[in-house]
Amino acid sequence: MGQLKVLKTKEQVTCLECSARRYAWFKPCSKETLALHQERRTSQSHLAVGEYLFMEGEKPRAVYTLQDGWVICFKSLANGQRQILHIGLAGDFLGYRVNFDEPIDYSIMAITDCTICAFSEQSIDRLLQEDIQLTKRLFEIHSEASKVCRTNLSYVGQSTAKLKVAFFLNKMLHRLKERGADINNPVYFPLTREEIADAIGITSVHLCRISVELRRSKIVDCRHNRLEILDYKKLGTLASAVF
Amino acid sequence: MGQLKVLKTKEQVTCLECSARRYAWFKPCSKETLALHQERRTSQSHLAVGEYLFMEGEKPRAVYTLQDGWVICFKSLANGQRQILHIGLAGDFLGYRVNFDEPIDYSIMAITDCTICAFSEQSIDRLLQEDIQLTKRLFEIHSEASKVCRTNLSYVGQSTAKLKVAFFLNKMLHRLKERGADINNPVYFPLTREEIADAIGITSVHLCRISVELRRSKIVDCRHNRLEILDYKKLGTLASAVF
DNA sequence: AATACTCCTTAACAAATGTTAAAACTCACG
DNA sequence: CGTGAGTTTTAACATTTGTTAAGGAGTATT
Repeated sequence: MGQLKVLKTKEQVTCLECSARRYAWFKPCSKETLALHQERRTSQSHLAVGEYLFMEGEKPRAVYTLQDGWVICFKSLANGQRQILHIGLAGDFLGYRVNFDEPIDYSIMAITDCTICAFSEQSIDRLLQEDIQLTKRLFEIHSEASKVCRTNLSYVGQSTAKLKVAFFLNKMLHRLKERGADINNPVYFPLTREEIADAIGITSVHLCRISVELRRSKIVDCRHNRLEILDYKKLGTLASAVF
Repeated sequence: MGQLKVLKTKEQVTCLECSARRYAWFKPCSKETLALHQERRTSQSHLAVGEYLFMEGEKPRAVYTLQDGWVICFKSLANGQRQILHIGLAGDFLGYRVNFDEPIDYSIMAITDCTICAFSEQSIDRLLQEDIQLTKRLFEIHSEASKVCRTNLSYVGQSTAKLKVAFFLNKMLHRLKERGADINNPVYFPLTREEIADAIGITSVHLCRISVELRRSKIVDCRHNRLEILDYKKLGTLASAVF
């Protein structure tokens, strides 16, 4: 777990034909912008499980689109704990910040094999100058991410372990559904107990207790890289006890 | 607690002469921008303790600068809890979002009497068109706020009550220091146990235990609207056990 | 099918945090 | 300077969550 970043170039796919386009951040972009975007693309590469896209404190001079795979964005604390801030799914825009001279405040690691497109600092700057709509779109993405972070802070700070799990899984399910997953059947779900626990601020052992409870009460079954809803309504009720 | 918003107009002060300018978000703005900013200002008003600037779910058609006083920004949960997201101090930029058509996802309430400047949606839009630097500045502010939110999520999710308190108070002290407070003496600190507890995700009774402990071990003394550091170094050590 | 590896589960116990209620304290106001 | 409202503290107890360690189940590899 946790090698240095290794980006190997892969066969190229156009942005227009990108498998992630229909749910990606650049979905609303015009064909013209898309063409520009593609022209500016620095590389399209591969990241294996456990490899880092970048680490907290680095100054990656690029931003990324996750074309395929799962990543975790997380902060490491001085006490050895980590807080997972975001589960990156296909189509997510990763690593953007206003000031590239400042070190980034979180790390990104692949938890499955990933295909990632990179855009250099310069190419993004030019892109933004050429398309004012894109600036707005970027601001929107940033704004949406802030909102999600506020929501996460709220439920992590103010609810019980059981509600945290329900809310987290429910949110993940909706994100997967948006990406075309069939929620009525078991879906691929490569998060371990450890990772879910670190995302919601409990220990993996305690998460395990709750997972078993949720399974036994026939609400969700989540283990071994798969997630299955057993009672969509009950899960929703639990999740909406938070918001 | 918690009346409807009441904005009463007050004697006007120019942005250039604003008491909050030296630590406000618009500090780095040029005189020209400042003049524009001031020209666009919709109103300068007063908010009494317990009054709301806006409530979650509303669509306030303005953004605000807190000239003087303290506010809390918070989300209310379905289970009756609230998560305080941010303690607003003089100079803070409040309520900004990209899309004014969407309801806002948190509330702002005054916890002391406040003086607040409002800028209408239209005036902000025009301002941004007229000064591209301001757009960048706004993006920076937004970006900084996201970063703070990530930090908050991390320590709320991953540390013990004692470390949370130390980290929170330490952070507040630094913010007050930036605003000219003399940290070597007791400073005005109008947060109640309830409010601090809701900011760091513990109960007020438990917070009380820890406050007493921190006072007895001569680290900080925080109660009755005042905050006094007893041992700056020890507080720093505790706080840096988090990051 | 045996092996090794990782991940998940269980259990017993410890520690941290929440709950409730009452008492003590502080401060503003009359 | 006494009163009362709001805030802080204390205490006893309940509950949730963390810790440690061991065993079980799943998965990939031989």
